[in-house]
Amino acid sequence: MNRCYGMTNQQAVLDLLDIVEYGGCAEPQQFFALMRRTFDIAHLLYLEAEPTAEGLKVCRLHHTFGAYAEELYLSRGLHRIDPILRLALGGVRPVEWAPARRRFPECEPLFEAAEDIGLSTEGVALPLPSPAGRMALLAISANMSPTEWSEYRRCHLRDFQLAANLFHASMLERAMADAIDERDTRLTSRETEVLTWSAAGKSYWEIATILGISERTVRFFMSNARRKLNVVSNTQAVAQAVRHALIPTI
Amino acid sequence: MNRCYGMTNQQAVLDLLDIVEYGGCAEPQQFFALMRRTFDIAHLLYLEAEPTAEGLKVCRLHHTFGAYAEELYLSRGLHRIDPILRLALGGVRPVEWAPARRRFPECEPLFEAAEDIGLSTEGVALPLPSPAGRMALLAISANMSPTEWSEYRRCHLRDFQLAANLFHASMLERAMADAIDERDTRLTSRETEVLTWSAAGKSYWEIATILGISERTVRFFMSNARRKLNVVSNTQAVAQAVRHALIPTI
DNA sequence: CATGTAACTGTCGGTAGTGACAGTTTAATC
DNA sequence: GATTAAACTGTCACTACCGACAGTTACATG
Repeated sequence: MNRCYGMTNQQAVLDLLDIVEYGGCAEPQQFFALMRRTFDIAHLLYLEAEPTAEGLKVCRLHHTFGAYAEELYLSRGLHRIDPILRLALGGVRPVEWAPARRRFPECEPLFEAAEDIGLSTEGVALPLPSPAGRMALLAISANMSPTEWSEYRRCHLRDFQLAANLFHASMLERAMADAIDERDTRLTSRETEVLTWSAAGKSYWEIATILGISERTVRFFMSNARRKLNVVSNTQAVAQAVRHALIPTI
Repeated sequence: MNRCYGMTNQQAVLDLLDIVEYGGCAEPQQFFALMRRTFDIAHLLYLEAEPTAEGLKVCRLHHTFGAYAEELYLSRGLHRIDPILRLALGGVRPVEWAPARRRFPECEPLFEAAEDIGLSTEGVALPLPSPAGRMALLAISANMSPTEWSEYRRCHLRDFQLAANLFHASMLERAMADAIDERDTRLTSRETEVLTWSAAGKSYWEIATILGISERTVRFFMSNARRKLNVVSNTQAVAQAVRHALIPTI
């Protein structure tokens, strides 16, 4: 007896994973199309977000829903309160839609609104943490009964997880390549150094001594870093730098 | 033709994933034993590390190598220079051992030393980024020929990746539970608040206005936070807080 | 040779952060 | 009712930070 409901052909799955791993699917829409062709899923959504003092800032968003659904969702600020987003972006474990919905009965109107714009009730959100402290997720939804979904998910969660990780890696690599073009906002080696030492609690005078330069020069680099990061204090600059992994992580 | 060399029984794999997902394998050695029983792999290593001003600090280390191998590896400071660690802890893509070795011919003595202490030449390191900016990896090695490994890996990378993610989630959840016990070093809600606003570039006066308290009180909370985090400046405190995810990520 | 970028420096005046002094109030727990 | 933890406040003196002033030097690239 095959315990996996409607299990997708294994060879097709391995081929998909090969394609994604070797960068053959760097375009989000191309990746989404391949996923929908290979698996029995309805919609995908990739979201990259960044924490700010004001709340969650959406950095990157790709999905297979219509432009109308996106407009509705974002314009109502639903991304600021959606409990599935909060769970997925704050953890590392896959988040199931249906149990999450039951856990947050106070958000029922939100879930009903989501159904109106075409989101199904069965699905899973895979957290994709980046080294930078930035977070992303890939949400996968299917038009299945709870029983069907449960079996399907059991068979293919591993495929979803690996595909999500590899696609996320492609996205990050592209973002890194894009960042190289932004000459003005890229930190120089000295700017990175002074930020690193400042994050280690050193004062201007100490950093100057460590680097063997004048205190004024340390202030100069720090001030350039502040300007490039568009922040107002060293503290904010360091917070930004740590979050964006602009200062060495290893 | 089955293109997967020595493919492991699918049912056993799904059972393993179920066990790991539902927390039945929170003990590292238990998880490692189950992985070795299910897959045709030789050794596993789980490493959680934290970036510091001085370099990479190993926070958590579990593996199936002997105590002698660990002592040799750590005492020589190999974890500070191992290119596989650097690649895995700095990225999100699985790192293959053999290609990494070819990419870093200057590290050949290191790889030879690793072979001496029982590490095989075929394997993969799966990066496991945490929301905190802390990083972890699960390394899996097998005693196979390059061809065998290539086929085996193709079939089971998805299983390794999902198992690694779920095990990592268990580790993080346990670490979080442990942290709750450390009463003295836990930040209070006000301390967290002032750190958050400071990370957003606000001055004492601004934070006082935002929170509706006196400037002196903001200084009081900030000073308590500095003492608890064992740092000397607000900047260092914020860097620490961002790295340890002590201030809200969402 | 011109252009641009990064690294580097000095001084001044104002604002922000930091440590040490010495407290009060509120709420929960034993 | 005593104890503890957290939230809260005032003042003083010192140090650190930050913006704006106005530069020099070294090196690569067109």
